[in-house]
Amino acid sequence: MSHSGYACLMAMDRDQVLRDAAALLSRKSTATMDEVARAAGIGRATLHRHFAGRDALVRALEELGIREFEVAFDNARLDEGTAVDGLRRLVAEAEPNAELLAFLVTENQLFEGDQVHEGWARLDARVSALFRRGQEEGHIRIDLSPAWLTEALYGLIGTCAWAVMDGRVAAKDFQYMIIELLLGGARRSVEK
Amino acid sequence: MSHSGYACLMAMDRDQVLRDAAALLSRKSTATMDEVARAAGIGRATLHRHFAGRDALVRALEELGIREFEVAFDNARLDEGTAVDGLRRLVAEAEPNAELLAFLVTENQLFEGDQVHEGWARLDARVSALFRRGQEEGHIRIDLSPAWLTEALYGLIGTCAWAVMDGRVAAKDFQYMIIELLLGGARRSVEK
DNA sequence: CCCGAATGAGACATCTCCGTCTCATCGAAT
DNA sequence: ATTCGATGAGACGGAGATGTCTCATTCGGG
Repeated sequence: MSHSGYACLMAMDRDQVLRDAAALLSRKSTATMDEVARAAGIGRATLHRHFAGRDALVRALEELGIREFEVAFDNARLDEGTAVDGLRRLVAEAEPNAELLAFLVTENQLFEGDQVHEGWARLDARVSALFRRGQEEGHIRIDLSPAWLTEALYGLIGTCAWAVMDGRVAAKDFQYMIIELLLGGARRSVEK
Repeated sequence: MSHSGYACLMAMDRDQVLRDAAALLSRKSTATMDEVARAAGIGRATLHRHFAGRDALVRALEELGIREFEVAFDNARLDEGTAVDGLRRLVAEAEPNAELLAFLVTENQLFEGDQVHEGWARLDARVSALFRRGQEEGHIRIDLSPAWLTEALYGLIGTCAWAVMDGRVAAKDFQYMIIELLLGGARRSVEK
């Protein structure tokens, strides 16, 4: 039977369509379904066969994003080593889905009547816990709240993803630019 | 004659409408013209009397944003003192228009056929020059490109504006959170 | 007190986009 | 070569947003 092989191929295509859609929608949120389809290299009809409508597409983007980032978090093994090491691994794992994250962060439709999406809240909690652990270990400043550091991490990942898309930052520097700025800051060490 | 006084009042109303529109559109870019009008506390007809259409509204947002930030840059006196001091003043001056900046950064319609808006490019150049000067003075790390630092500054301002809107960060901490993270980073100094 | 400008609310036609449909074509498995 | 499923292109009606209009009301100046 060719069922399983087919389903897998479809799933990969589906995810790739979603990634292309995220890359476009994160920069032009008013893009037409036709534009989304073109950006993904498929026809509008095929796009509609995969996702019932625009709402369903956004829902699917949310679900894929949350799923991918939960996997990324697991792969980053945030509990091993120091929080700083975990953060480095997290950024590395997040890189392939950075455009997806950029879309999710800017698209506030994750909120359904002032209520945050459950999976998103779970991710927030994990990142916050990571920063809090870093503070308790003495490696992270305590005058910057975990909530802010979490938002800043998301923001910097999205910003850097856009900068790479626009050619302002080299793709190979993605992790370095984010981690070095987030951890070390722009100021040059005085004692140097 | 009541002409001049009237024009001034209108201009203030107009700018306030634009600010409200930016705050809404930066979080819900698909918002209806009616929603924009409600968010600004005016009727849809009045909104249309000020701005011919949605495109005109976005154009006006661009122009206001660029104008406000050029004023902010002037007020920040970027040439006086060290680049770091100039950066501090810049963030302080930018705070009142942070939501506007958040809209402009995420809304990529500043690009008209792969060509960046002229005024925006000018602002970019000023920020980049500021960071470059900081590097030459020895106060800013040279392994982080001015282009990336510029984007990161915009990104952090927008992110922090959203965090304040969502109640994740206290409004009074706005400048501190941005400046401290951007300059010093999250890592706690080792020699402490 | 009166007058004029600006506003808000609503009606209306128009237009764009959406969702669904059909049909011809393509590719892969048999 | 044949068949079956998926795809792309295009047509179609419908829904929602847009842009324009009118009209009653309000507000401020004369």
